[in-house]
Amino acid sequence: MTKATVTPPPNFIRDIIEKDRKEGKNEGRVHTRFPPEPNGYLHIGHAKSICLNFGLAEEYGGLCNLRFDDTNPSREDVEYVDSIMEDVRWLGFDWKDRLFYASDYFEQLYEYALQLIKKGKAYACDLSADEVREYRGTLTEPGKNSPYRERSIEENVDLFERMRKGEFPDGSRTLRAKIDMASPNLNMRDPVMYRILRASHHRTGDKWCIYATYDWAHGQSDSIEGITHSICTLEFEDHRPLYDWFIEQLGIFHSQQIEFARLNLSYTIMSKRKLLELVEEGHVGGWGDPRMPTISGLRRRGYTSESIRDFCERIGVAKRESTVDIVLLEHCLREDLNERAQRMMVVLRPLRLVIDNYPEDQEEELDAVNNPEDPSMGTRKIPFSRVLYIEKEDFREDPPKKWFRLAPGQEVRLKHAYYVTCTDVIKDERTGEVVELHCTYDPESRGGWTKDERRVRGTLHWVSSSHSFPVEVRLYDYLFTAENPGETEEGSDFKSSLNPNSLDILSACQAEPSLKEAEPGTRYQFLRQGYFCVDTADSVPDALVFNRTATLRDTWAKIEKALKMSEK
RNA sequence: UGGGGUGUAGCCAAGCGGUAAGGCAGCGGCCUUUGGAGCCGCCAUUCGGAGGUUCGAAUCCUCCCACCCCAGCCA
Repeated sequence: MTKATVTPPPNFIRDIIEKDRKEGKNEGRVHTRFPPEPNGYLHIGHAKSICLNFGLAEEYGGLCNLRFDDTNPSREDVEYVDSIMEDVRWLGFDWKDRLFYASDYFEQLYEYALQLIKKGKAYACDLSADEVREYRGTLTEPGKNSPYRERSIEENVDLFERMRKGEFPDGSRTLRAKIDMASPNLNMRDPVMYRILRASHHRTGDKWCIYATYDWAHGQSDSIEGITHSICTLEFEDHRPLYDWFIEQLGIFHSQQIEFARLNLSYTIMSKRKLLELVEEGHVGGWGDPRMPTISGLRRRGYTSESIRDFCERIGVAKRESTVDIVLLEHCLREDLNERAQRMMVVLRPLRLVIDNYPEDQEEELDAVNNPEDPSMGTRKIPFSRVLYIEKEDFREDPPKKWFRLAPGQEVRLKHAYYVTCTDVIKDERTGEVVELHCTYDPESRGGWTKDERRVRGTLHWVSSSHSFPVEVRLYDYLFTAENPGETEEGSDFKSSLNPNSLDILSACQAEPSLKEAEPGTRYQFLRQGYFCVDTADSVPDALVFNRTATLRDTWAKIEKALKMSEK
């Protein structure tokens, strides 16, 4: 059950940490943090970061903080704070008593800012947002100094204090670091440290009307918490000189910023902004829709936290931008659930099958193994009778080559039960659709074996029509049809590749009786179909709803495809 | 045309001067009361390209090419 703990694969961050420890940097401490902004739900890309930060801390006997980077109240909400904590916990990580908020440091940050002003390293600037942009210059041309750059320290202190007191309207002034308007790195061209913004903060309410920017808040927060290795994504690489500059000017504990490539997954998007758009425009049922790449979506879909952590381990950590094939995620899920999920029989698209030589009033109970991978999961009883349902797609009137399933005259095994041979096909007179099959069974084949050991290639799942009960099953497909939905042609947006068939609801499925007691969240393998879980939102005891987490690998589909190809 | 990064198989990814790990996908085969699972085998004469250094280069040097990020008072 428990996988052998293998040494995690090497990566460049581990190399850095090991070098630091060897050199005795930070007394050998490893202290990381996961710093989400509470402006959306966590997705699988965050899971990579969470596993990295908490994983590294654990591996080196260190600590990992959970810190909310809540410096922009206009986009943040406690709903997100709560969901983020729930998701990190669900993934199996524990920040213990180290829950922090950048907003915890607002006062300290303000004091730090005063220090910079007094050192002549920051100034109040009256330029408007548009003017700041103009003065910044371009990628190839240097910027020019703000006319307010040379204000006296006294004036800057006074103005900054009055900014805090709310004497100036929103956007009318900023506090800027005085660095170098000609720097080739735009982040060093007097970056804004504070903006005036009258927005109620989810934690500090209306106490503040000036808010620190990311650049000003992040590194200092890391320093305050004694973070040794501040791991973030690649787009912050050119912020690092600024990160270092602030810390060095202040002369405070120096955290080290390290950047890695964020996760991209095929057939989905990871941008919080775009995910929000899907939610707000109703393309999905919410952040936790089972088709979403969010942690809550994956959870509701039936993913296990173990499989997600395994996935994060397997994809590695590097600086190369990459898009991981989503089939690897599915593989991790299947590998986990194959060992743990109880098998059940559910017919998704029922076709009536009557066993003509089985007595009408007879029924019996057959033994079924709950999980062939794990005998300790025991067995259960399954009722059998004259009238059954099998899967529509398990019958072909004109079977192709290599067809092992049911066809006129062909014998198959009903899993755990008997061999049956198809003797007659009943069709709807008007549509020609096959509506009922007649078979005969071999009473000697009880349990699925005969003494003559004759070969029966096909094994079908089934339910007894008088014992089974109806359930709803939701089949999910990728949310997008494009492999890289984020990379769109000029003029079209990512929603143009939304998959219209990402959700298929089957409301007339028939389930074996043992499923009646299924609790929300429980995962099963429906034999020959895939992994399913009881929906946690919509399922009720008398009307069960199952989500398909993933299909089983379908070798027959490949064979049939190859057959069709060779015919052409 | 400024600065910062990155190029190893279809997709990830090790490799750190001694002759290309591993996983996923794919392809064969075995096995199978799930066309599932499992097992066995195959899958880079070559590391973005060209030169150079070296007995020896994916690893070091030079030049070139491609792609990504940066001009929010977002993070």
